[in-house]
Amino acid sequence: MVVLQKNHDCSAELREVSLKATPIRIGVLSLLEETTSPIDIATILKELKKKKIVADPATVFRIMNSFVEKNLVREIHFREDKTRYELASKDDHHHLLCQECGAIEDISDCHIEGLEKEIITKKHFLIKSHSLEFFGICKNCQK
Amino acid sequence: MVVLQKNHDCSAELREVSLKATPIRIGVLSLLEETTSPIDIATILKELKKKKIVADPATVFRIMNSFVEKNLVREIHFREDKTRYELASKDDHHHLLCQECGAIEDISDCHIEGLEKEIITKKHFLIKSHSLEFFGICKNCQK
DNA sequence: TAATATATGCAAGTAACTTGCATTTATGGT
DNA sequence: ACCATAAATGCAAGTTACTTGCATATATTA
Repeated sequence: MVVLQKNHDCSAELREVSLKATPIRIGVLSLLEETTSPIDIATILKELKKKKIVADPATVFRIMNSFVEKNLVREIHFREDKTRYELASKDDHHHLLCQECGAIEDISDCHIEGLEKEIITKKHFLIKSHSLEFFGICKNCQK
Repeated sequence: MVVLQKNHDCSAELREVSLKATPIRIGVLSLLEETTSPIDIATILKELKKKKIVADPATVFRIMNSFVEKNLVREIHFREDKTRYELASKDDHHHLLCQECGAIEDISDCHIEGLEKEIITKKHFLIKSHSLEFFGICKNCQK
């Protein structure tokens, strides 16, 4: 009898980019799939522990670096001293960061294609990626 | 005879925000006025030394924090582990960061007002500030 | 010019991240 | 199913950016 494995997709996804499908990597990748807002390494370690996956911080740092290199995830830098990560497969979208409660909301369809074209033609700069983040006060915290 | 002091403006600017006009602060502020692209603390320290101003890193960190608090400068976070600073008096503008040579070019007139309005009405998020950075290859490095 | 609030330097501390090396493990070939 | 091997992991030590506490020094104000 064949048992459908949880995270089967993750393993396949990992092998596709020639990374070994280890428990920690599968755990990180499926965690990112479950998570809506970009998370940092400390949070990743905590969430893994909840799933009974214990990992060394250094290992997760290395994993995240390899994921970035393989374009599985992208780095997000808010005005913090730590890096956050989210799945690169998510559409081009950006974030609203509440400076009061720390909530992170997504926004999509940022219409900066016009600006990008302008940059390409005027500055002859080849754009590989961009980051657009908004800082302010969320709906809840305005009350 | 009255000798016109260099950096007289900087001193005034500092007192306006009730910060004492010390040599290091004046040095940092006038350095930022001379500099076109956002700079980090290590660079600030080097440049100050050229001007015969020796300062402790901790002091400059504290100075930068107070400048940010007083809205004299703003923080810029590229995909680095360090913070850069630029004068807040500079117009709303953004940066093109070359991933090859590290050159930083400014762009102005980013037309994201439309997007901002959309965020305010749809998400009821009160925008205080935003950051928009482009990463890619500059004109020179494309050759 | 003296009083005082504030700035600075120094040293120690913290947090995020990296690196070297010995051990373990996933995987491809048999 | 097993073995060989390249790659992944854990641990410890190191690095870098940044912070903090405290004693000393200095800019401002009266």
